[in-house]
Amino acid sequence: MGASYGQFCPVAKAMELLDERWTMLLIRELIAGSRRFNDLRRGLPRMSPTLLSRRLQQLTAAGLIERQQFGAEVEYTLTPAGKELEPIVRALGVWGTRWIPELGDRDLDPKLLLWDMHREVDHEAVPQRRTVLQFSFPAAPPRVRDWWLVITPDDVDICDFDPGHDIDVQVTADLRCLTDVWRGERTWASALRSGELELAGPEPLRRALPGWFKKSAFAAIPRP
Amino acid sequence: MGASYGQFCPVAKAMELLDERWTMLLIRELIAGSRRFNDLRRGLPRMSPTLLSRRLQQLTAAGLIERQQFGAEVEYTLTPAGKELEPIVRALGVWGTRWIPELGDRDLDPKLLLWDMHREVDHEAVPQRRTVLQFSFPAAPPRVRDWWLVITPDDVDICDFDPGHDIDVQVTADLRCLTDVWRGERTWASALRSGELELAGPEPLRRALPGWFKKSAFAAIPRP
DNA sequence: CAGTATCCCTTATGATACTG
DNA sequence: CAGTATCATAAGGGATACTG
Repeated sequence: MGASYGQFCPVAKAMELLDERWTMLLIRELIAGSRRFNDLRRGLPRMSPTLLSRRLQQLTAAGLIERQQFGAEVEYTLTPAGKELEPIVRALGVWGTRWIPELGDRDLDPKLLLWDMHREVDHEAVPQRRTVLQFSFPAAPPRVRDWWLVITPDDVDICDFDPGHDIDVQVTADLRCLTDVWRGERTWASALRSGELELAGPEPLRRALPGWFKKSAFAAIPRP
Repeated sequence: MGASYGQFCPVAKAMELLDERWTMLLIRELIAGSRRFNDLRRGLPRMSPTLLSRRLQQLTAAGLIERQQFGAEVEYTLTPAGKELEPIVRALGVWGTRWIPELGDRDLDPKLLLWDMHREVDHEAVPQRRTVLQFSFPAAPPRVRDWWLVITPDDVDICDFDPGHDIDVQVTADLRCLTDVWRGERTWASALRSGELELAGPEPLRRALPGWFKKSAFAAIPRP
């Protein structure tokens, strides 16, 4: 828990709990559906495990998070109090989309982008078999240049190594461009037209690919 | 501006700006209508002037606040971007009211309570002449024990010294009790019944006094 | 009134390595 | 997988005094 403000105002009492670094993003991850320690880490890659652990304990003590242990497995979920933060986190996302559209180079992260995208695969839209996508960011450092999504009817795996399957569509993109598409700042179509994003593979699959991901909720937000 | 999260997520971008200590409370004060440096200080008494100054500069640079100078007077107001935080601050207040109802002794502050109350005087309801209220918190330290509100048809002054006028109603209260009434945790009636709050003065004025303040928006919030 | 200038200092955080 | 342990650093913030 952060330092007290010494105020009876409910906004102050709320912020004592919520305005510490990483806290809202941790709640965002739980809202997005991550429940396991290491999944949370994947969504918060720059947060140290020590700090993640501490935040989880703080928020558990504060009654926003519940920790459940099933044998060796541990799951964190939001309590009713925590769930009531969802509209606030969403509103913060809308506000950020509207008023902080510019991203610095440091904000771009292939690992995080793929992690985000893999959560939003639309299993209704994807072919009812194994589909393998390769993503390449030619300008990125070698370590994070190539990624694979292996989509099966009820799962999605991310790999940073070639899983060895045949590739259905290869996506070659500028990282900023694909991130902007993902955030709804621009469309797949405009990215393709500009040449900053290229798809390789059978034409029907190339056409279908943008539909394999659920529409980002942020795409529909009117910009000021 | 706080440290970067290195994430393209709009929630992260928003929180880089908003999750620093005091920032949301400063925005709350601006929403509440304070525009002058020293008025902001009154609403944020534990914030050092240096830090307040820095936050104002940060938020001005970020485009949430506009600074206007009129001769020697300086006014801070919210820009459209800042105003769009109002529903979020409000939602945080609702959330805090619902899930963090308990106040520590450190959260109670007569100065802040009076400052808050003076902003919510309902000039429609108050007698159309000068009305003087005295507030006494017998258990409080001498320095903050006695307060006066001097209400005129279009102004309210707070004094921590006897302004010398005749007193219309004297309010003697336990600080926590009056704070709870103010936050909507309990009613004036129950506070009076319990004896933790007493009114002295002509009966019609004593009956009318609770109506002289606008209903706290938090009173209507359903508790979980 | 509307801020600056200092100075101290703790403590929050980052980085890394390690464990059951 | 789910965390702890350790350490060093930066810097964010508190307190107080002062200024145009």
